[in-house]
Formats: sequence, structure tokens, C-alpha cells
Amino acid sequence: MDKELLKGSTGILLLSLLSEGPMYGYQMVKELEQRSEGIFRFKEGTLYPALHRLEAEGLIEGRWEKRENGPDRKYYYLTSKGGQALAERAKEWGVFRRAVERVIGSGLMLQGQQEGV
Amino acid sequence: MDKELLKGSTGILLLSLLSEGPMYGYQMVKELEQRSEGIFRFKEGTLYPALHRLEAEGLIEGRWEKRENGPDRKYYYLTSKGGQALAERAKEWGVFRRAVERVIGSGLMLQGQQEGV
DNA sequence: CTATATACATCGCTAATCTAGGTATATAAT
DNA sequence: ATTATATACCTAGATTAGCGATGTATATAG
Repeated sequence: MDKELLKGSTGILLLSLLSEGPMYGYQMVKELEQRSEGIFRFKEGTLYPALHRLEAEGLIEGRWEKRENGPDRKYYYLTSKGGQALAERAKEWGVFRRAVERVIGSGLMLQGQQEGV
Repeated sequence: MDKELLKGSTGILLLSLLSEGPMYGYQMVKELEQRSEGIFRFKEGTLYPALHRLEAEGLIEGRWEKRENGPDRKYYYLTSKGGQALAERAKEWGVFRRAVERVIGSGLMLQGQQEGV
């Protein structure tokens, strides 16, 4: 996966997962990898700072869960503000996606007819 | 337009335009704005460095055109290497787009049923 | 002569990602 | 016992992309 395309979409991906219910970080990485069929492989250096940013913005909230049989987990919950932000970002994503495809759509039809320099 | 989503997609947008024929920078800004119905408004501090990067990678090539009635223009041409890169990126875009929508798609159906914290 | 549009460019700032490293618990293998 | 692997969190430093600001220059409109 081209890492560049990922930039700017981590927020909506994480918020989307949490809109279905609370999850902890490590679980989110696995979920994203599974759902995207291996396309998204979040690094820890990307994930945790991203979660902290979202929490600082008040879009999610983290709560530690103590465990006996393994390392403690920090479960994140979507706040109501986060739910609103998700709705906005989902709308923006649609706008962005359509804009990209209007631009690259026409160009792609020329594939094979194009002469390089 | 959310500037974050733009990151990583400037390359494919510029290459797409040039796949239809040579263009100069200023023209590309206007073209993108028009085609995206105002969504993409490339700043000069974004565009010119991006073009220089693509040229440094050998994906495009710039040639100055002298003019009598106005400032000179630097026309960019897609190289054959650039054509290949565009094909790859277009494929990647499709993969990426589908992956994002598999993730956010399910969450969006829950809109309105979700309780904030 | 001033403002606007065209047309190129760079500098410094900010923000997001990655690499690499760290801590800690539990289990499986040697 | 010790080593490896998986789980589970974290951060520091480097890199990179986009943006605001600014600069240069030409042509036209008021």
C-alpha cells in the first residue's frame, strides 16, 4: 500500500471502527488489516499518536481495562462529538473521492494511446 | 477541502492531467479547480514543489516556452516512465478507495443508532 | 500609476508518518 | 532456565508534504 494515500484518512478509519463499539489500539490494527484485506497495516508509530490526537480533540475517549491474563488494554470510545466528526468526514471523503475520479477518470481512458517523451 | 486528504494524491492528479497532453503549471491549477468543481485549489507552494519532485523522479519533463505577449511558460510533458507510474498509481487508488469504503461503509450504516459517551 | 491577472519560484512552519527503540505480560519452544 | 513470539502500550527523531508568505516579472484595465 502506498503510504502517501493513507495520510489524512487515518482519522476517518479509526472513527469508523469506533462507531461500531469500543476497541483497543492493537485490536484496531488487526481489524483494519482484516477488513481491508491486508491493504492497511498501521504502524504503532502511526496508530498511537493518531489515537492521542483524536482524544485531545475530544472525538474519542480512552479507558484502561485491567487484565489478569495479559497486558492491560486501553479501550477507546467514540464521543458524541466524535460521531459528528465522523459524519462530516464521511461526507468529505465522498466529495474528495468524486473529485479525484473526475480528474483521473478521463485520463485513464487514454491509457495505451499515450506517447511518452 | 480537507487538506489532509490531499496528501499523497497530488502526484496522480498531476500525472493524470499530463496524460492528456502537455500543460504548464498555472494552467494545471485552473484545470484541477474546474474539473473538481472547486474542490481542488492547489496553492503555488504545493504545486511547484510537486512538479519539481515529479521531474526529479523522471516522471515528467519541463520545457520553457518563450512568449512575446506575457510571461514565459514552462510546459510539462509526461515521460514514458511517468505513464507507467500513472498506471500503477491509478491501480493503487482503486485498491485504496475500495479498502477505505469497506471500512467506513459498515460504520456509516450505523449512523443515528450510535450513542456518544 | 495602481490594481489585477498571469506565471514562475523559494523559505520557513506545521503536521503526519515511519523507523527504531523502549517497557511489560503471557505462552511456547529449546 | 532461556529464548522466541505474541500481545499491548508508548515515545523520540527523521523525513516529507502542504501551506502561508513573499519575491520576481510581464501584460492589461482603470
